[in-house]
Amino acid sequence: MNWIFTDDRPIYLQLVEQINLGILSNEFPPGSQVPSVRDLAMDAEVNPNTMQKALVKLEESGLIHSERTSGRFVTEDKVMIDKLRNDLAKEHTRQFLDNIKKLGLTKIEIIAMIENTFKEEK
Amino acid sequence: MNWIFTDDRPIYLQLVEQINLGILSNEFPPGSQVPSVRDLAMDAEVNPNTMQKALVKLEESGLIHSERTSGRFVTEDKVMIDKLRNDLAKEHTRQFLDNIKKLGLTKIEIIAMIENTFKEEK
DNA sequence: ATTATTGTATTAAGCGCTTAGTACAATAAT
DNA sequence: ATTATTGTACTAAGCGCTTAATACAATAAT
Repeated sequence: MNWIFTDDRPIYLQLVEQINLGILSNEFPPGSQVPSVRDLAMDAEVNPNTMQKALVKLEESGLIHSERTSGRFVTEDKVMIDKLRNDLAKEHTRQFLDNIKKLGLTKIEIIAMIENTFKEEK
Repeated sequence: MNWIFTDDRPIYLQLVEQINLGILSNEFPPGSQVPSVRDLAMDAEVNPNTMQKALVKLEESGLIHSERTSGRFVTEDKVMIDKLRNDLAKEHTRQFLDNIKKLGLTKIEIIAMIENTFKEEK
């Protein structure tokens, strides 16, 4: 996994987001076992306590669950995963439009800017 | 000004962003005087020290400057403001596309989602 | 001249996040 | 049976953010 952190927000929240994204993008497939707290912590170069906190937090969503001593697993409920993926996409879209409309851009300008950005990133 | 804060990031950084946005959206017009540190702090319901920290930070961009005892003022350089507005719009667009592409959405799906969100927000 | 207002600086306390270190219980692996 | 691995729990220290409470210097307003 490609961990990226900024220092303006708690690490554990960024961990939650990135693992969440990892599941929704099928990097952690439905039903698969997630690496152990210690392994994930090593991989992310983060204290095990911080990773533990993130994983517990992530369980609130129901995307993962822990089996007391055999490990942690991604849910097999693909419908749920699809729903959460769609929810997140909508949320990002809403946020984006809110932000950019405050800058005074019109719908046409927004679409144009997206087209341009697509070209640049190719 | 309509201040909104979340508790997952330093207040002073959120202040910087929102005042920055206030200038780029002409809520604080070029050349105009910004309210005093104390008034802004009261308005935002924040400690004066926190607001002071945000304003000093914001001066790095050159959008505002302080006149030792008469107050703080927005730059009159409209070209600069336009440039920063465009930069910010681009940055938001890039971030948005990065995030949403990780969820596996295609360009067509992204455009469709934007169209839908536009409809919903009307 | 006096007063009010401006930006600025300083110190102290409280709190949450992060890391470090250690420990325990339950199960899997041997 | 023994060992390794799993999630979990706890305490302590360091650090940054926030608030509180003052204080000072320079200028505007009176």
